[in-house]
This record gives sequence, C-alpha cells and structure tokens, in this order.
Amino acid sequence: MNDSALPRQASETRDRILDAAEALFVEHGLEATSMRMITGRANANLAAVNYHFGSKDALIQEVFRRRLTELNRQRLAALDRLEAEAQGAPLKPSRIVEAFFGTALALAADTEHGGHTFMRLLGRTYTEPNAFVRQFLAEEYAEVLERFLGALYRALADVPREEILWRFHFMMGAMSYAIAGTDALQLFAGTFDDADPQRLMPRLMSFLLGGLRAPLPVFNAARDAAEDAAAA
Amino acid sequence: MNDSALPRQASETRDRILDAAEALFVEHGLEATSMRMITGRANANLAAVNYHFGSKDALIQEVFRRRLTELNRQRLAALDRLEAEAQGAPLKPSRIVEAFFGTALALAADTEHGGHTFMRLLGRTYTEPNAFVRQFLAEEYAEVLERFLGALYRALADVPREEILWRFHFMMGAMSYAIAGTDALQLFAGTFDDADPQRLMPRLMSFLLGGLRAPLPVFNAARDAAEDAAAA
DNA sequence: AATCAATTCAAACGTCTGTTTGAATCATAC
DNA sequence: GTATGATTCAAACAGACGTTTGAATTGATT
Repeated sequence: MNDSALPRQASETRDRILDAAEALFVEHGLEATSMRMITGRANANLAAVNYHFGSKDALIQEVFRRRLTELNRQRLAALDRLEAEAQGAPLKPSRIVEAFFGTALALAADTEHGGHTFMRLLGRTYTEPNAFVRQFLAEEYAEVLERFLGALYRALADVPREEILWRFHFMMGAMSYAIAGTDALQLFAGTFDDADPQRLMPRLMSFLLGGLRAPLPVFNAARDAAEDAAAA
Repeated sequence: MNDSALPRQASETRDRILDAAEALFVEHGLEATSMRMITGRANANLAAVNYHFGSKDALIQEVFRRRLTELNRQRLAALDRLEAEAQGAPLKPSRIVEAFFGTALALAADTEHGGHTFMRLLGRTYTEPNAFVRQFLAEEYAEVLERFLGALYRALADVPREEILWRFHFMMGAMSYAIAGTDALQLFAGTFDDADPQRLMPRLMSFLLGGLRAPLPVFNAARDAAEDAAAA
C-alpha cells in the first residue's frame, strides 16, 4: 500500500501529460502542439494520451477544466463571502471586481504550481477560434458570469446594464493582456522595467476601476461617423 | 491597354488569395487554415500561393502587412495633425488615445472592405505564440508605439512612465476584446443586445480614458499578498 | 505568325498529423 | 504461483500538410 506515502497516484502519467500539454500549449498554441511533442516532454508513450483521455480534443478540455473549475469555485466563494458580509446591502463595485479579477491574478502570480502558465494560456484562449474550445469555455463560465454580472447590476443600479456588460468585457481584455504582457508580448520593445507581478494587481485594479467608473458615453447622431470619415 | 479601365491589376489572383486567407485566418486561426482551404476559397490553384508569395509564412506576413502599414500610417498622420495644431504645447491625453484607438476602431467599423475582418484577426494575433508573427508585429509597431508613448509621456509628465506603459498595454487589451467581442466571443450568453458598432467607439473611449486617468495605484508591502492568501 | 515571360495547372513529393492495434509489462488479488 | 485488470509499448494506419516540379496555357511584344 502506497496510500500512506503518496496522497493519491491516480495515474502519475496522466498528470505528467497534463502538465506537459499545458506548458506546450502556451508556448506553441493548441493546434501547433502535436501529440508527439506532448508525450515526448511527459516521458510517456505516444498512445498514452489516447489511452488516458481518448483524444487530443479531450486532453485540451481536461487541461482547461482542472484549473478553471477550481478558479471559478474560488471566485464564487469570494462573492459568497462578500454577499454574506453585506447582509443584503448592495456591494461595492470595487469589491466585486476584486473578487473576480483578483482571484485570477492571484492564480497568475503562482509560478510554483503552474498557475502562471495556465493563466497565460487562458488569456489567449478567450479569443481562440477553435469552436469546441469556445463552447467549453462558455459553459464553464456561465454560472460565474451570471452571478458576477448580477452583482454588478445591483451595485450599479443607475447604470444601464448594456454599459456594465461592455465594461466587464473590456476589463476581461485588459486583464488578459496584462497577464500575457508580463512575459509573452514584446510589442513594447525593451520596456517593462518593472514587471513585478506583485505590483501588477494594484496596477490593474486601478485601471479597471477607473474604467468601470468612467462617465457614461454620450451617443451623438450617426452624423459623427460621417464627419470623421470625411475628415480623413 | 486596360490601364484606363482597371486602376491596376497587379495580379487579381494574388488579391483573391489575400482576401480568402484573411477571412479564413479569422475563422480558424493561422495554423488551422491550410493552403488548400485558402486556394479553394480563392478559386486558385494550390501552387498559386507559393508562386505569388513563396511560402505560407510569407503569405501570413503579407496579409498583415498590407493593412497594418496603412493603419499605422493613418495613426501617425493623426498624431502629426494633433502636434501641428498644438504648436508645441502638450497634447490632451484624450486626443492621443483617440488618435491611436479611434483610428483602429474606424477600420474595425469598415465592414465593406474587410477592415472589420482584419481587426478581429489582428486583435487575437497580439497574443499569438507563433514566433515569427510576433517578431513581425513588433517591427511594424515599433515606430508608432515610440511616437505615441512619447506623446503620452509628455502629456502626462507627472505620471511615472512605467504606469503609462502598463495602462497603454491594458488599453490595447480592452480594445482587442472589444472588437473580438462584437461577434466572436460568446462567453456572455445571449447578451449584447446593443452591439451597434457605431456605439462601440464612444463606449470604449469612455472606458479607456477612465482607466488612463484613474488614481495611481499604491504599492503596499508584500504583506498584502500574504494576507489575501491567508484569508482565502 | 512567332516569341517570350508570366501565370496556371495537375500531379506528385516527403513529412507530419491523430489514432488504432495487439502484444508486452506491470501491479495487485486469489 | 497463477490469474486478472490496468497500463505501457513499438509499430503501423490512413489522411492532411506545405512545397516542388515540369508541362500547359495565357496574353502581350516583336
């Protein structure tokens, strides 16, 4: 019995494959990562992926699922805590935003257990064209988004829901780039002297809250667009 | 002589291939789009891509180059105009942001000539793992980023450059998601009643400027992170 | 009408892809 | 020790990939 020595084995090979796949997906993308690359890095036989997961698509799904389920569980727990403390009163928008994006940033700051790797992967996958991946993400996010958007609607009762929805969307974009940009994107040549992940959190929070609280846009007539076009 | 009838032919097949590739890259991604898909859609022979461009990688590069060069030319022209009007005085940050992101949004609003398609593609390509695509984008953006960041540094002389750089990065993320989200991302199930691209511009501008002008973050000791972790 | 370069075409190239197979190996239970 | 189920393994599968080839076709120039 090795139950006392090891917490649980649950196929050690399976986990090695998941870790290898996660790292390679970040490095090369989903499509460009082959089964042979994965099993090679995981020191496993080529057939092991199909044995343990059934297919490459199922493996991709499991790579996301194992982390995303936990992340979203933490997010919901944080929101539950806020609502319990508030005792029915509307929440502060800043606390809601912190609960959602702070939880993700905390995971991104964890370089020990692959959290950072995964968040880089997740950030770019929101815009992944692959149909079944998008479908899967939408399902994983359904409950969390419903809860958090609902909380924001209540917290900002005077703001049109359409605007809140868009701003939440903008916030997700800013966060994704924030995480990707800490090491992936080098558009800004030779810059980011201060890429301390410890400081990313307050930096991003300030930005997100500033955007969320910004004055509502005023929609002028369609003439504006015509003028802009003519001026160019 | 058909010079009078046609403005320029410059290989009609070549253009059909570029258009087909652009559309397919958005739909399936760079890697998942095959040469046979491209030439099939363009009604061209399989060998036409290698004849006109040399390789698939060179085709990818040209798909981005033909639009990005023009976009960044317009951006620089807009900045030139602002600086000429200001006559040496520092620019308003909002005008700088408008010059950069407004120009991109205007291209994204052009559904007639493929501008919209391209901007969706561009948004997701910033986080593309493919090495040579990233290298190419960095080169294409070098001058524009230097000019715009310089203008923002002067316009916000009291803000640490590090913060400006990060916030510019956040803004790029928000914009990318904004464009992708108008039709690609359906994380937010059944929503976006009002996805009018005419209104996206003021919506995004409000958010971006709110984020840019947000109070600067305060960096507490590393204790904060430890507390957060302990509370969870 | 002949010439020439540009372009198109069908066919094939070797390589890589995800998946399947059936036998070998392992660890555990009887 | 022997049977049993889980796992690993080397090998092969058919199909798709990007690229190359050499001949056929085109359209304008001499």
